[in-house]
Amino acid sequence: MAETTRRNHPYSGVIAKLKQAGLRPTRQRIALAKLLFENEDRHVSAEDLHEEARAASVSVSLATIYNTLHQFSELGLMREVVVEAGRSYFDTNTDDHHHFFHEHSGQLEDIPSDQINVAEMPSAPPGTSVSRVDVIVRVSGSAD
Amino acid sequence: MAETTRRNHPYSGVIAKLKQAGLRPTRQRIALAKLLFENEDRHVSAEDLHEEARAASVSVSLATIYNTLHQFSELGLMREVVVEAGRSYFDTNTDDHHHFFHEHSGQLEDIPSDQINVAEMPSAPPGTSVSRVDVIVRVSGSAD
DNA sequence: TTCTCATTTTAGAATTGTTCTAATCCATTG
DNA sequence: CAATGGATTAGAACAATTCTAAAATGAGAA
Repeated sequence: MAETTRRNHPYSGVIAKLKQAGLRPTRQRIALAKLLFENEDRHVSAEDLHEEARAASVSVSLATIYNTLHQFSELGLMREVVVEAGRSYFDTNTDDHHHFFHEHSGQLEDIPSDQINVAEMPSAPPGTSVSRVDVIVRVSGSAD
Repeated sequence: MAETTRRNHPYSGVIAKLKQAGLRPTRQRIALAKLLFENEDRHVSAEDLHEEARAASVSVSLATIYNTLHQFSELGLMREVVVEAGRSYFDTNTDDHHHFFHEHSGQLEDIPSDQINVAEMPSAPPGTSVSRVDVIVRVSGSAD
């Protein structure tokens, strides 16, 4: 009653995905990749993912969650978003897009790239090159 | 030899500024406001300011630094900028502007508002209103 | 001035999110 | 299947920030 559900995903793309990224497809990475990539795009904190894993009876240490999230981000499988001091979110959507940040709930929401447009980009300071542009539109509930 | 230097600033604008903001002009707040507002615009972390205060022989606890920085930000005297998980910067420049973030050094640099332009802002999600838009241009040193 | 009281400040403990460490585990290769 | 180097782990360590309860102080009243 615990092993039978495993058989469904014959060999989901995640293993291939991990291999392509140059990561050894370990039990933990496979499980996390499934949680992250076989559902809708979303924004998770390390704690969120840890909890999701527990809920799915996948035993993974928090250290591994952090390692994995960082590896996935460095390899371009996902993207780290910083909105609040003291908490990182990881976004499974790697398309070019920006975010709404709901100040009261702490939630992040994607802004599709065609709904926002940064014009007149300044040139990067001498000796540097732009690695990314983040736009965060902070919104507060009208009832605040 | 410790009290004589006090006499210089006859009654700098900071006291008025504090009163206008509805804050009692205490010794600590006056000292911090002077450090923050009587110099060029800049970006400080709580630790930075704590250190600056010590260097100026102003004794202020770290808790007060945090209280003050948050109060000043809430009252619009300065602005909190979050770029890295785990560290907050406070910007004494409250004009409408955005930032370069130097990934290698952790330094923030202002982008004057006329050098960048966010066009086609999306409308805020129902029931919310935009409280601020932050644009962070992350740059890395070319020698990385 | 002195008294009073709400506001501030404070030291240090506590919390939070994240990283480190050293031991153990396991995926891959031969 | 054994060897080996990368991966995972529990728990300690860490850094930034917040909390707590007590002591200090500013502002107004008397």
